[in-house]
Amino acid sequence: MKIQRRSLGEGVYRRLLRLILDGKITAGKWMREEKLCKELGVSRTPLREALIRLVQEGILEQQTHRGCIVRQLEKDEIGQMMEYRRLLECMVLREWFDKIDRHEIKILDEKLIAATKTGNENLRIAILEADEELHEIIISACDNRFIVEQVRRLQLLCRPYRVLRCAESEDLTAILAERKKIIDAILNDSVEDAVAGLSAHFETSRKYYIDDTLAKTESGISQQF
Amino acid sequence: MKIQRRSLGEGVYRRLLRLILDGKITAGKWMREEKLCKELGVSRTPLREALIRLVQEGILEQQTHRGCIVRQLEKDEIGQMMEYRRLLECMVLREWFDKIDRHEIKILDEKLIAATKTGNENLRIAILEADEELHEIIISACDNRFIVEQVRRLQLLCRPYRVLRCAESEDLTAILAERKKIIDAILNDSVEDAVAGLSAHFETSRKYYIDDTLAKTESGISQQF
DNA sequence: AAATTGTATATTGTATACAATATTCCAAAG
DNA sequence: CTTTGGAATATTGTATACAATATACAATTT
Repeated sequence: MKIQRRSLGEGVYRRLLRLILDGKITAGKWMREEKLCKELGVSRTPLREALIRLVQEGILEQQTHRGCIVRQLEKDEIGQMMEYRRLLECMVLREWFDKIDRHEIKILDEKLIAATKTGNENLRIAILEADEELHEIIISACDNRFIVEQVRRLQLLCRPYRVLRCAESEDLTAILAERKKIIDAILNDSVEDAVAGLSAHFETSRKYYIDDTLAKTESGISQQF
Repeated sequence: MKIQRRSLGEGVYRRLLRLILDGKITAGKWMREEKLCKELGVSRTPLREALIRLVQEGILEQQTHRGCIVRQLEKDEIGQMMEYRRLLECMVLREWFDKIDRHEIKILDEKLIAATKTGNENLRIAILEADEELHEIIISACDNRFIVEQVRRLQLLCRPYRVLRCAESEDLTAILAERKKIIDAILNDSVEDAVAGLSAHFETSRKYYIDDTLAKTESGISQQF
């Protein structure tokens, strides 16, 4: 006998969340209940449970008697989210600066240095990985559960709108320098330089998010990737 | 014919939220579905919709096949929330300092000055009101929807654990001085003083929240008020 | 008496039928 | 040809019946 630890609704919630965040279900699409029920093999009750959760998280928008739609974030909303992320992560960096794991940062630094010698293709991948790791190391220093959860949530919500700049631009030196500045500042125990570097990093990212989203929207290209 | 703009579930959600935040349903209580259905006059479907929303917000805790329980925030969780509030509101104060409505602050200031001449009973009420207004004026200066929502949410979640210090302490001068420091700093355009004042204000509040909650829990007194 | 097991009961989880509402589309009027 | 009205249809909202699971309690064993 299999013990059922999770309810169906919970599983459906996770599956739908993954589908939306991965861009498999794009913004603006209607979440037709019957259709999703058939696709996921459950009845409407657990499906609706999942929808309600997603509505409550602001990922879906509910209109009475019309259904749920995947929320399309407006240009200024993405900007506000990125701004919130910038302020929050800089705040964490400043407040919990002493608790940041220098050893992890050092490893990250060495990984990047090694990657610069392996050609552009590998460097691209290394930068993408390092980017996520850097944010993770910083946020891990914070021992406030609520702040950590909020930052992670914002990272998730931004994900469908993210642009992998490394995959487009040929000149990786500027991108690399941006990360290097933050890493060096932390290793040199310079709070202000680190915060300034992280802040600048977000600022350039934010422009990319917005400009790209705007371009895609205007040209009608799907946000799926 | 009445147009139904809100679903039953939404209404039930609001009613339950109010009941919990007002302390009418205290932490640790089981949300028995049948019982609540009878009390609220709805069937289980919209009731469960409301419960799911509250679970997703972290206000209730769900255990499979056992039901939902009003979440009891631990001492350190309340501390973390208060710390988060402090950091967030100070951040807003600093970042959007120029946009703070000086006129509103001036009105608030005058209201407090007037209240000091009307005896302790009125002053108590005035301070309580001024406290909420001050937080509201500061947060209103922030034009980032996500940040505003988060601050409001934290304020709500803290509410059941709040202690109305004014109602207990006889000496109002210290409490008054704490607010006055923030107000004066804003009116004098001194960012750092204002942030320091607000930060200190949160620090004293936080101690009260925690100590009182601890005391109540230890002596077994209900958190209802 | 303490521990264990089985059964009755309470409670939640899921499916489904029905009700209320929105949307579509066609016909008729202007 | 455009617009308006209203049935027909599609879709969501709600109630309820049934299934799965947890809890409580009594009977049995050691």
